[in-house]
Amino acid sequence: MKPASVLPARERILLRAHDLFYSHGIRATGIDRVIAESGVTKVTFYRHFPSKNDLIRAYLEYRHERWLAWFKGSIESHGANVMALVPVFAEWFQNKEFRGCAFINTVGELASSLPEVGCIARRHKEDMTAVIAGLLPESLNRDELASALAVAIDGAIVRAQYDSSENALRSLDRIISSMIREAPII
Amino acid sequence: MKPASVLPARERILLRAHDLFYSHGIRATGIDRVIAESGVTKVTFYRHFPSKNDLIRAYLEYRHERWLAWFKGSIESHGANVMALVPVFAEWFQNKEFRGCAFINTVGELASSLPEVGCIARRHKEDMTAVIAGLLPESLNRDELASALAVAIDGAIVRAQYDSSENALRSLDRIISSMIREAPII
DNA sequence: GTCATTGTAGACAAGCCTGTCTACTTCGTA
DNA sequence: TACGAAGTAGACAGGCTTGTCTACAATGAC
Repeated sequence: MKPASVLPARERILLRAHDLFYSHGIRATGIDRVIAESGVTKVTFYRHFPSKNDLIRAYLEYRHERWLAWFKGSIESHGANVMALVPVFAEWFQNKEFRGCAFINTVGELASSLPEVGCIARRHKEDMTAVIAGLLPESLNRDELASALAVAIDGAIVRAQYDSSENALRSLDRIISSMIREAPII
Repeated sequence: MKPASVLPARERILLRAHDLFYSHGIRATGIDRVIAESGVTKVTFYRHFPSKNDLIRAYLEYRHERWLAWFKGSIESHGANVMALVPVFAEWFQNKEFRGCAFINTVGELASSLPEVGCIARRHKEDMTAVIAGLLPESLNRDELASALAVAIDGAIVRAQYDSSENALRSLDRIISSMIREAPII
């Protein structure tokens, strides 16, 4: 019997795990469900991912690459300027699959039982911050400014999760405007 | 047999559930563990909280009151000025029990299976935002400024969860400084 | 042509999860 | 003094969890 789907087993598992983990949470998603919905058997699954923690790590790595690629692309398509950040995040927040930042959610859910997710989240945000720094003029405090913008963005992401995306974006816009208007003075 | 502890059963359960839910996460904490560690039996537990969801709701309500009382007190003790916010959150982040915002964490963990936590989180942040607004001079845009500060604070809270509290506080300080310096001009 | 890799189906173990149940005790108050 | 509220111990049900196991088939590289 051939597999009906086009993709090899590992990718089918990872894609399905991504959607389930991101939309329902990691602990809420049983391995059995990932296995059933990716059209694979237990042996095949456990040959690729010896434990659920291995799948979680692969999920976060995959998510990181996918999200960052989208982020860079969206920034380009909005003008590659620091003020592009607001429409970029508007695009994300309005996506019907939006459920916050996968890394922030995973830290909240698992940090106490799988401490390495803290490091993984930090690296993810470092890469996001580097992209933001690339939008700013070179100056003594460019990196610090990019870090502060990244913190504001984290705030807007979680705000959009439990409040309206409009409120989140309005606040983000105010913060970014304040900071870049003032930046050259310091 | 008398209960050895001083507190009535319901409060013992709630206190223990609070500590376990906040530090390990809600799904990671089984009812059996809450029952065992609060020194109560199953019947007693289920008489007070007919289901785990009832306990979760009570936990969030208790957390809200406790956190807000601490927040107001800490602001008073740091001068009741908008610049007091940085030392107030420094105090929290450096507490060894700190594990982020209980409401943000719960939204990330449960929003898809218990949607009402979104509303609960929003109300919590509304109350926090009202306290912040009380630190600002009355003006046309006071509420909007308070909302933006609340978003920045949310960002700093999650940042302190997976990065150093110093980085989180430095960014928060920069954002607050930018915004209040510019505020009177607008 | 041989052999490792990757795939198939599905039974099974052992433990943890929430929630129910019987049967008995202690206490405060009307 | 009678009664309801709140407490005790612990067995039990049924379902979901992760992970292992047997036994067999197709594929591709050397």
